Amino acid sequence: MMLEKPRIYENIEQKSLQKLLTSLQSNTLFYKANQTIAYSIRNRNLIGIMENGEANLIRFDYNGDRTIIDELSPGDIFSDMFISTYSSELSVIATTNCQVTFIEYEELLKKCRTSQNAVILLNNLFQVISKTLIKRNERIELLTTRSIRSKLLAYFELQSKKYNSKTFNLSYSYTDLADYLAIDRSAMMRELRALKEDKLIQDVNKKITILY
Amino acid sequence: MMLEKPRIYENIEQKSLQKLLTSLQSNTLFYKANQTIAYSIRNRNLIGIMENGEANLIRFDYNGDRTIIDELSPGDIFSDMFISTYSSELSVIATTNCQVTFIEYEELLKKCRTSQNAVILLNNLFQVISKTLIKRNERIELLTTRSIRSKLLAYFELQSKKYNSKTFNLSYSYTDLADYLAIDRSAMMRELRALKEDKLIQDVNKKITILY
DNA sequence: GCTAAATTGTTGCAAATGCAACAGATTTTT
DNA sequence: AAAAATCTGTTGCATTTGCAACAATTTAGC
Repeated sequence: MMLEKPRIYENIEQKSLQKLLTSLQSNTLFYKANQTIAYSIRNRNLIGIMENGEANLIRFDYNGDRTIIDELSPGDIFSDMFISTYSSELSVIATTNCQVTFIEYEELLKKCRTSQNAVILLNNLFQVISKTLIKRNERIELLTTRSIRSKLLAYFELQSKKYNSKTFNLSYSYTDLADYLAIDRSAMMRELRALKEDKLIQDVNKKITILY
Repeated sequence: MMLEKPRIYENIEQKSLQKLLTSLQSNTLFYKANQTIAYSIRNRNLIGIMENGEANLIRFDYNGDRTIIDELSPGDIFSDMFISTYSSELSVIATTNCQVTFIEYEELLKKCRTSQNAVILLNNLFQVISKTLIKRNERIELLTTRSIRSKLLAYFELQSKKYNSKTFNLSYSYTDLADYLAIDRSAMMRELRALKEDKLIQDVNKKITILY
Protein backbone atom coordinates (compact mmCIF):
# COMPACT_ATOMS: atom_id res chain seq x y z
CA MET A 1 0.00 0.00 0.00
CA MET A 2 1.30 3.34 -1.00
CA LEU A 3 1.09 6.35 1.25
CA GLU A 4 -1.89 8.13 -0.15
CA LYS A 5 -1.27 11.37 -1.88
CA PRO A 6 -3.14 14.34 -0.56
CA ARG A 7 -5.41 15.56 -3.24
CA ILE A 8 -5.52 19.23 -3.75
CA TYR A 9 -9.18 19.22 -4.70
CA GLU A 10 -10.25 16.68 -2.13
CA ASN A 11 -13.57 17.15 -0.35
CA ILE A 12 -14.79 19.73 -2.78
CA GLU A 13 -17.61 18.78 -5.05
CA GLN A 14 -16.84 19.17 -8.75
CA LYS A 15 -19.46 21.85 -9.34
CA SER A 16 -18.48 23.90 -6.31
CA LEU A 17 -14.87 23.55 -7.31
CA GLN A 18 -15.54 25.02 -10.71
CA LYS A 19 -17.36 27.91 -9.12
CA LEU A 20 -14.60 28.43 -6.60
CA LEU A 21 -11.82 28.35 -9.18
CA THR A 22 -13.72 30.77 -11.36
CA SER A 23 -14.30 33.15 -8.49
CA LEU A 24 -10.57 32.95 -7.70
CA GLN A 25 -9.83 33.98 -11.27
CA SER A 26 -7.72 30.90 -11.72
CA ASN A 27 -6.01 30.31 -15.00
CA THR A 28 -5.34 26.98 -16.66
CA LEU A 29 -2.46 26.84 -19.11
CA PHE A 30 -1.02 24.13 -21.33
CA TYR A 31 2.65 23.40 -21.89
CA LYS A 32 4.55 21.15 -24.23
CA ALA A 33 7.31 18.79 -23.10
CA ASN A 34 10.59 20.60 -22.42
CA GLN A 35 8.92 23.97 -22.12
CA THR A 36 9.76 26.11 -19.15
CA ILE A 37 6.79 26.92 -16.98
CA ALA A 38 6.89 30.48 -15.77
CA TYR A 39 5.34 30.81 -12.38
CA SER A 40 6.63 34.07 -11.10
CA ILE A 41 4.61 37.19 -11.61
CA ARG A 42 5.66 40.38 -9.95
CA ASN A 43 3.98 41.01 -6.62
CA ARG A 44 1.63 38.11 -6.91
CA ASN A 45 1.82 34.92 -4.97
CA LEU A 46 0.82 32.47 -7.62
CA ILE A 47 0.41 28.84 -6.86
CA GLY A 48 0.72 26.40 -9.74
CA ILE A 49 -1.24 23.18 -9.50
CA MET A 50 -0.17 20.36 -11.77
CA GLU A 51 -3.35 19.05 -13.35
CA ASN A 52 -1.84 16.69 -15.88
CA GLY A 53 1.58 15.63 -17.02
CA GLU A 54 4.95 15.72 -15.34
CA ALA A 55 7.51 18.42 -14.74
CA ASN A 56 10.79 18.82 -12.91
CA LEU A 57 11.87 21.52 -10.52
CA ILE A 58 15.39 22.22 -11.67
CA ARG A 59 18.26 24.26 -10.39
CA PHE A 60 21.02 25.49 -12.64
CA ASP A 61 24.15 26.66 -10.92
CA TYR A 62 26.77 29.03 -12.27
CA ASN A 63 28.81 26.09 -13.65
CA GLY A 64 25.81 25.07 -15.70
CA ASP A 65 25.46 21.96 -13.57
CA ARG A 66 21.88 20.89 -13.34
CA THR A 67 20.23 19.42 -10.29
CA ILE A 68 16.75 18.03 -10.09
CA ILE A 69 15.25 19.45 -6.93
CA ASP A 70 11.94 17.70 -7.35
CA GLU A 71 9.68 15.83 -9.69
CA LEU A 72 6.19 17.24 -10.03
CA SER A 73 3.21 15.00 -10.73
CA PRO A 74 -0.51 15.70 -11.00
CA GLY A 75 -1.73 17.19 -7.73
CA ASP A 76 1.68 18.62 -6.83
CA ILE A 77 2.05 22.34 -6.45
CA PHE A 78 4.79 24.86 -6.98
CA SER A 79 5.05 28.53 -6.22
CA ASP A 80 7.54 31.31 -5.87
CA MET A 81 6.19 31.52 -2.33
CA PHE A 82 8.32 28.46 -1.73
CA ILE A 83 11.42 29.77 -3.42
CA SER A 84 14.10 31.82 -1.78
CA THR A 85 14.59 35.34 -2.96
CA TYR A 86 18.33 35.04 -2.67
CA SER A 87 19.24 31.59 -3.83
CA SER A 88 20.11 30.63 -7.38
CA GLU A 89 17.45 30.34 -10.01
CA LEU A 90 15.04 27.46 -10.01
CA SER A 91 13.00 26.55 -13.05
CA VAL A 92 10.03 24.32 -13.59
CA ILE A 93 10.43 22.42 -16.82
CA ALA A 94 7.71 20.25 -18.33
CA THR A 95 8.96 16.72 -19.00
CA THR A 96 5.75 15.76 -20.76
CA ASN A 97 2.91 17.80 -22.14
CA CYS A 98 1.13 19.21 -19.18
CA GLN A 99 -1.62 21.34 -17.84
CA VAL A 100 -1.25 23.73 -14.95
CA THR A 101 -3.81 25.75 -13.04
CA PHE A 102 -2.62 28.92 -11.39
CA ILE A 103 -4.43 30.49 -8.50
CA GLU A 104 -3.57 33.56 -6.50
CA TYR A 105 -2.97 32.78 -2.89
CA GLU A 106 -4.17 36.16 -1.67
CA GLU A 107 -7.46 35.68 -3.48
CA LEU A 108 -7.92 32.28 -1.93
CA LEU A 109 -7.25 33.67 1.50
CA LYS A 110 -9.69 36.52 1.01
CA LYS A 111 -12.30 34.05 -0.12
CA CYS A 112 -11.95 32.11 3.12
CA ARG A 113 -13.96 34.82 4.83
CA THR A 114 -17.04 33.89 2.91
CA SER A 115 -16.58 30.46 1.42
CA GLN A 116 -16.31 27.21 3.29
CA ASN A 117 -14.91 25.56 0.18
CA ALA A 118 -12.09 28.08 0.13
CA VAL A 119 -11.16 26.96 3.64
CA ILE A 120 -11.17 23.37 2.46
CA LEU A 121 -8.96 24.24 -0.48
CA LEU A 122 -6.59 26.11 1.82
CA ASN A 123 -6.44 23.06 4.06
CA ASN A 124 -5.73 20.84 1.06
CA LEU A 125 -2.99 23.22 0.06
CA PHE A 126 -1.60 22.91 3.54
CA GLN A 127 -1.65 19.13 3.33
CA VAL A 128 0.10 19.15 -0.01
CA ILE A 129 2.79 21.51 1.16
CA SER A 130 3.28 19.35 4.25
CA LYS A 131 3.87 16.36 2.02
CA THR A 132 6.25 18.43 -0.05
CA LEU A 133 8.18 19.29 3.08
CA ILE A 134 8.35 15.61 3.93
CA LYS A 135 9.76 14.90 0.50
CA ARG A 136 12.41 17.56 1.04
CA ASN A 137 13.32 16.09 4.40
CA GLU A 138 13.71 12.70 2.79
CA ARG A 139 15.88 14.20 0.11
CA ILE A 140 18.03 15.81 2.78
CA GLU A 141 18.33 12.49 4.54
CA LEU A 142 19.60 10.90 1.36
CA LEU A 143 22.01 13.72 0.68
CA THR A 144 23.46 13.73 4.17
CA THR A 145 24.56 10.11 4.05
CA ARG A 146 28.27 9.96 3.51
CA SER A 147 28.92 7.61 0.61
CA ILE A 148 27.57 6.71 -2.80
CA ARG A 149 26.74 3.25 -1.55
CA SER A 150 24.72 4.56 1.37
CA LYS A 151 22.95 7.08 -0.85
CA LEU A 152 21.91 4.37 -3.24
CA LEU A 153 20.83 2.03 -0.49
CA ALA A 154 18.91 4.79 1.28
CA TYR A 155 17.21 5.71 -1.95
CA PHE A 156 16.27 2.11 -2.70
CA GLU A 157 15.07 1.66 0.86
CA LEU A 158 12.83 4.68 0.51
CA GLN A 159 11.40 3.48 -2.78
CA SER A 160 10.88 0.06 -1.31
CA LYS A 161 8.95 1.50 1.62
CA LYS A 162 7.02 3.80 -0.65
CA TYR A 163 5.81 0.95 -2.83
CA ASN A 164 5.80 -1.53 0.02
CA SER A 165 7.77 -4.03 -2.00
CA LYS A 166 11.36 -5.20 -2.24
CA THR A 167 11.02 -4.86 -5.99
CA PHE A 168 10.24 -1.64 -7.81
CA ASN A 169 10.99 0.18 -11.02
CA LEU A 170 13.29 3.16 -11.10
CA SER A 171 11.37 6.16 -12.33
CA TYR A 172 14.60 8.03 -13.02
CA SER A 173 17.13 7.35 -15.72
CA TYR A 174 20.54 6.62 -14.22
CA THR A 175 21.70 9.98 -15.43
CA ASP A 176 18.88 11.68 -13.56
CA LEU A 177 19.30 9.51 -10.49
CA ALA A 178 22.92 10.59 -10.25
CA ASP A 179 21.76 14.19 -10.49
CA TYR A 180 19.13 13.60 -7.85
CA LEU A 181 21.64 12.09 -5.45
CA ALA A 182 24.23 14.70 -6.40
CA ILE A 183 26.90 12.18 -7.29
CA ASP A 184 29.00 11.44 -10.33
CA ARG A 185 27.20 9.18 -12.73
CA SER A 186 30.15 6.97 -13.59
CA ALA A 187 31.01 6.54 -9.92
CA MET A 188 27.40 5.64 -9.31
CA MET A 189 27.44 3.02 -12.05
CA ARG A 190 30.58 1.55 -10.51
CA GLU A 191 28.95 1.36 -7.10
CA LEU A 192 25.78 -0.09 -8.59
CA ARG A 193 27.89 -2.87 -10.05
CA ALA A 194 29.55 -3.41 -6.66
CA LEU A 195 26.12 -3.64 -5.00
CA LYS A 196 25.14 -6.31 -7.49
CA GLU A 197 28.41 -8.19 -6.99
CA ASP A 198 27.88 -8.05 -3.23
CA LYS A 199 24.41 -9.48 -3.80
CA LEU A 200 22.74 -6.61 -1.99
CA ILE A 201 20.55 -5.74 -4.91
CA GLN A 202 19.42 -7.14 -8.19
CA ASP A 203 18.95 -4.90 -11.19
CA VAL A 204 17.19 -6.15 -14.28
CA ASN A 205 17.11 -3.08 -16.41
CA LYS A 206 15.70 -0.50 -14.03
CA LYS A 207 13.75 -3.04 -12.03
CA ILE A 208 15.52 -3.09 -8.68
CA THR A 209 15.15 -5.79 -6.08
CA ILE A 210 16.55 -5.42 -2.60
CA LEU A 211 18.06 -8.76 -1.55
CA TYR A 212 18.43 -8.31 2.19
CA MET B 1 18.06 44.23 5.65
CA MET B 2 17.18 40.75 6.64
CA LEU B 3 14.36 38.86 5.03
CA GLU B 4 11.62 39.30 7.54
CA LYS B 5 10.49 36.27 9.37
CA PRO B 6 6.86 35.40 9.12
CA ARG B 7 5.38 35.60 12.53
CA ILE B 8 3.08 32.87 13.51
CA TYR B 9 0.88 35.15 15.58
CA GLU B 10 0.92 38.07 13.20
CA ASN B 11 -2.25 40.09 12.69
CA ILE B 12 -3.95 38.65 15.70
CA GLU B 13 -4.52 40.92 18.63
CA GLN B 14 -3.04 39.66 21.89
CA LYS B 15 -6.38 39.27 23.63
CA SER B 16 -8.03 37.46 20.73
CA LEU B 17 -4.98 35.27 20.45
CA GLN B 18 -5.29 34.16 24.06
CA LYS B 19 -8.92 33.38 23.51
CA LEU B 20 -8.18 31.51 20.31
CA LEU B 21 -5.39 29.44 21.82
CA THR B 22 -7.55 28.59 24.79
CA SER B 23 -10.41 27.51 22.59
CA LEU B 24 -7.98 25.36 20.62
CA GLN B 25 -6.96 23.66 23.86
CA SER B 26 -3.38 24.55 23.18
CA ASN B 27 -0.73 23.48 25.60
CA THR B 28 2.41 25.34 26.52
CA LEU B 29 5.30 23.30 27.85
CA PHE B 30 8.77 24.14 29.12
CA TYR B 31 11.93 22.23 28.36
CA LYS B 32 15.49 22.40 29.63
CA ALA B 33 18.54 22.51 27.40
CA ASN B 34 19.39 19.10 25.88
CA GLN B 35 15.95 17.70 26.59
CA THR B 36 14.19 15.91 23.79
CA ILE B 37 10.91 17.49 22.85
CA ALA B 38 8.27 14.89 22.13
CA TYR B 39 5.88 16.08 19.49
CA SER B 40 4.23 12.95 18.31
CA ILE B 41 1.01 11.86 19.86
CA ARG B 42 -0.90 8.98 18.41
CA ASN B 43 -3.52 9.97 15.88
CA ARG B 44 -3.19 13.65 16.53
CA ASN B 45 -1.63 16.18 14.24
CA LEU B 46 0.14 18.33 16.75
CA ILE B 47 1.97 21.44 15.70
CA GLY B 48 4.71 22.71 17.97
CA ILE B 49 5.35 26.43 17.98
CA MET B 50 8.67 27.60 19.40
CA GLU B 51 7.82 30.45 21.75
CA ASN B 52 11.23 30.92 23.32
CA GLY B 53 14.65 29.37 23.14
CA GLU B 54 16.35 27.31 20.48
CA ALA B 55 16.16 23.70 19.42
CA ASN B 56 17.56 21.49 16.71
CA LEU B 57 15.76 19.07 14.46
CA ILE B 58 18.11 16.11 14.47
CA ARG B 59 18.34 12.88 12.59
CA PHE B 60 20.19 9.88 13.95
CA ASP B 61 21.02 7.17 11.49
CA TYR B 62 21.77 3.55 12.21
CA ASN B 63 25.51 4.25 12.43
CA GLY B 64 24.79 6.73 15.19
CA ASP B 65 25.86 9.57 12.92
CA ARG B 66 24.01 12.71 13.75
CA THR B 67 22.80 15.25 11.26
CA ILE B 68 21.24 18.56 12.01
CA ILE B 69 18.24 18.86 9.73
CA ASP B 70 17.25 22.28 10.97
CA GLU B 71 17.68 24.89 13.65
CA LEU B 72 14.48 26.03 15.30
CA SER B 73 14.10 29.54 16.65
CA PRO B 74 11.17 31.40 18.19
CA GLY B 75 8.31 31.47 15.72
CA ASP B 76 9.43 28.30 13.97
CA ILE B 77 7.17 25.32 13.95
CA PHE B 78 7.60 21.56 13.86
CA SER B 79 5.15 18.74 13.54
CA ASP B 80 4.92 15.09 12.75
CA MET B 81 2.70 16.24 9.92
CA PHE B 82 5.95 17.24 8.25
CA ILE B 83 7.78 14.04 8.99
CA SER B 84 7.76 10.99 6.84
CA THR B 85 6.22 7.86 8.22
CA TYR B 86 8.87 5.68 6.67
CA SER B 87 12.12 7.55 7.02
CA SER B 88 14.48 7.28 9.94
CA GLU B 89 13.70 8.88 13.26
CA LEU B 90 13.91 12.61 13.69
CA SER B 91 14.11 14.25 17.08
CA VAL B 92 13.69 17.78 18.29
CA ILE B 93 16.27 18.55 20.94
CA ALA B 94 16.29 21.76 22.95
CA THR B 95 19.66 23.50 22.74
CA THR B 96 18.66 26.11 25.31
CA ASN B 97 15.82 26.23 27.78
CA CYS B 98 12.72 26.69 25.78
CA GLN B 99 9.01 27.04 25.69
CA VAL B 100 6.78 25.36 23.16
CA THR B 101 3.09 25.74 22.46
CA PHE B 102 1.32 22.77 20.93
CA ILE B 103 -1.88 23.12 19.01
CA GLU B 104 -3.93 20.50 17.27
CA TYR B 105 -4.20 21.13 13.59
CA GLU B 106 -7.63 19.53 13.27
CA GLU B 107 -8.97 21.79 15.99
CA LEU B 108 -7.59 24.83 14.25
CA LEU B 109 -9.17 23.79 10.99
CA LYS B 110 -12.53 23.17 12.61
CA LYS B 111 -12.34 26.57 14.22
CA CYS B 112 -11.91 28.19 10.83
CA ARG B 113 -15.62 27.68 10.22
CA THR B 114 -16.51 30.12 12.91
CA SER B 115 -13.49 32.23 13.72
CA GLN B 116 -11.81 34.74 11.46
CA ASN B 117 -8.76 34.69 13.71
CA ALA B 118 -8.43 30.98 13.16
CA VAL B 119 -8.23 31.64 9.42
CA ILE B 120 -5.52 34.21 10.08
CA LEU B 121 -3.60 31.76 12.21
CA LEU B 122 -3.95 29.09 9.52
CA ASN B 123 -2.60 31.57 6.99
CA ASN B 124 0.31 32.41 9.27
CA LEU B 125 0.99 28.72 9.63
CA PHE B 126 1.00 28.48 5.87
CA GLN B 127 3.47 31.34 5.61
CA VAL B 128 5.77 29.77 8.16
CA ILE B 129 5.71 26.40 6.48
CA SER B 130 6.43 28.09 3.15
CA LYS B 131 9.52 29.66 4.66
CA THR B 132 10.49 26.30 6.10
CA LEU B 133 10.22 24.81 2.65
CA ILE B 134 12.46 27.56 1.34
CA LYS B 135 15.01 26.72 4.01
CA ARG B 136 14.92 23.08 2.97
CA ASN B 137 15.40 24.01 -0.65
CA GLU B 138 18.41 26.09 0.31
CA ARG B 139 19.80 23.22 2.31
CA ILE B 140 19.35 20.94 -0.68
CA GLU B 141 21.17 23.46 -2.84
CA LEU B 142 24.09 23.41 -0.43
CA LEU B 143 24.13 19.64 -0.23
CA THR B 144 24.01 19.12 -3.96
CA THR B 145 27.20 21.06 -4.64
CA ARG B 146 30.02 18.68 -5.32
CA SER B 147 32.91 19.66 -3.07
CA ILE B 148 33.64 20.81 0.45
CA ARG B 149 34.93 24.08 -0.91
CA SER B 150 31.76 24.78 -2.85
CA LYS B 151 29.62 23.79 0.09
CA LEU B 152 31.43 26.21 2.34
CA LEU B 153 31.34 29.00 -0.22
CA ALA B 154 27.66 28.39 -0.94
CA TYR B 155 26.91 28.44 2.77
CA PHE B 156 28.86 31.65 3.31
CA GLU B 157 27.19 33.19 0.29
CA LEU B 158 23.79 32.37 1.71
CA GLN B 159 24.65 33.81 5.11
CA SER B 160 26.03 36.88 3.46
CA LYS B 161 22.83 37.40 1.49
CA LYS B 162 20.75 36.68 4.54
CA TYR B 163 22.46 39.35 6.60
CA ASN B 164 23.13 41.55 3.62
CA SER B 165 26.78 41.90 4.57
CA LYS B 166 30.08 40.40 3.49
CA THR B 167 30.82 39.92 7.18
CA PHE B 168 28.78 37.80 9.54
CA ASN B 169 29.13 35.57 12.54
CA LEU B 170 28.78 31.84 12.28
CA SER B 171 25.89 30.69 14.42
CA TYR B 172 27.13 27.11 14.29
CA SER B 173 30.17 25.65 15.93
CA TYR B 174 32.50 24.15 13.34
CA THR B 175 31.52 20.73 14.54
CA ASP B 176 27.87 21.52 13.91
CA LEU B 177 28.59 23.23 10.61
CA ALA B 178 30.28 20.08 9.37
CA ASP B 179 27.23 18.12 10.44
CA TYR B 180 24.95 20.59 8.72
CA LEU B 181 26.90 20.37 5.47
CA ALA B 182 27.26 16.62 5.88
CA ILE B 183 31.04 16.63 5.55
CA ASP B 184 33.94 15.44 7.66
CA ARG B 185 34.94 18.03 10.20
CA SER B 186 38.68 17.64 9.80
CA ALA B 187 38.37 17.83 6.03
CA MET B 188 36.29 20.95 6.47
CA MET B 189 38.90 22.56 8.70
CA ARG B 190 41.53 21.78 6.10
CA GLU B 191 39.45 23.38 3.36
CA LEU B 192 38.69 26.37 5.57
CA ARG B 193 42.43 26.89 5.93
CA ALA B 194 42.83 26.61 2.17
CA LEU B 195 40.12 29.22 1.65
CA LYS B 196 41.96 31.56 3.97
CA GLU B 197 45.27 30.89 2.22
CA ASP B 198 43.63 31.57 -1.13
CA LYS B 199 42.35 34.85 0.31
CA LEU B 200 38.77 34.01 -0.51
CA ILE B 201 37.61 34.47 3.04
CA GLN B 202 38.79 35.88 6.31
CA ASP B 203 37.97 34.14 9.56
CA VAL B 204 38.57 35.85 12.87
CA ASN B 205 37.18 33.33 15.29
CA LYS B 206 33.78 32.61 13.79
CA LYS B 207 33.46 36.04 12.22
CA ILE B 208 33.63 35.32 8.52
CA THR B 209 34.30 37.90 5.84
CA ILE B 210 33.93 37.11 2.17
CA LEU B 211 36.81 38.74 0.29
CA TYR B 212 35.58 38.59 -3.28
C1' DG C 1 38.26 28.14 40.60
C1' DC C 2 38.87 23.38 39.34
C1' DT C 3 37.71 19.60 36.57
C1' DA C 4 35.55 17.42 32.99
C1' DA C 5 33.77 17.74 28.58
C1' DA C 6 33.53 19.61 24.23
C1' DT C 7 35.53 22.05 20.45
C1' DT C 8 39.28 23.44 17.53
C1' DG C 9 43.21 22.61 14.89
C1' DT C 10 46.44 19.43 12.70
C1' DT C 11 48.49 15.43 10.20
C1' DG C 12 49.49 10.93 7.54
C1' DC C 13 47.38 7.69 5.10
C1' DA C 14 43.98 4.84 2.74
C1' DA C 15 39.92 4.77 0.32
C1' DA C 16 36.31 6.80 -2.20
C1' DT C 17 35.06 9.77 -5.60
C1' DG C 18 35.15 12.68 -9.60
C1' DC C 19 36.90 13.52 -14.14
C1' DA C 20 37.79 12.56 -18.85
C1' DA C 21 37.22 9.88 -22.43
C1' DC C 22 35.47 6.35 -24.72
C1' DA C 23 32.27 2.61 -27.30
C1' DG C 24 27.96 0.58 -27.66
C1' DA C 25 22.98 0.72 -27.02
C1' DT C 26 18.79 3.03 -27.15
C1' DT C 27 15.64 6.67 -28.13
C1' DT C 28 14.13 10.64 -30.65
C1' DT C 29 13.92 13.55 -34.58
C1' DT C 30 13.67 14.41 -39.32
C1' DA D 1 15.09 4.51 -42.45
C1' DA D 2 18.93 7.35 -41.56
C1' DA D 3 20.93 10.60 -38.62
C1' DA D 4 21.32 12.84 -34.35
C1' DA D 5 21.00 12.92 -29.67
C1' DT D 6 20.86 10.87 -25.34
C1' DC D 7 21.77 7.26 -22.18
C1' DT D 8 24.43 3.26 -20.45
C1' DG D 9 28.42 0.99 -19.22
C1' DT D 10 33.37 0.96 -18.56
C1' DT D 11 38.21 2.26 -17.39
C1' DG D 12 42.67 4.65 -15.80
C1' DC D 13 44.14 8.13 -13.14
C1' DA D 14 44.43 12.23 -10.16
C1' DT D 15 42.37 14.37 -6.47
C1' DT D 16 39.46 14.91 -2.79
C1' DT D 17 37.67 13.29 1.12
C1' DG D 18 37.11 10.59 5.22
C1' DC D 19 39.22 8.29 9.00
C1' DA D 20 41.98 7.89 13.04
C1' DA D 21 44.48 9.85 16.27
C1' DC D 22 46.34 13.40 18.81
C1' DA D 23 47.47 18.03 21.32
C1' DA D 24 45.84 22.57 22.37
C1' DT D 25 42.24 25.47 23.53
C1' DT D 26 37.80 26.82 25.06
C1' DT D 27 33.49 26.12 27.41
C1' DA D 28 30.41 24.24 30.85
C1' DG D 29 29.38 22.05 35.21
C1' DC D 30 30.12 21.60 40.04
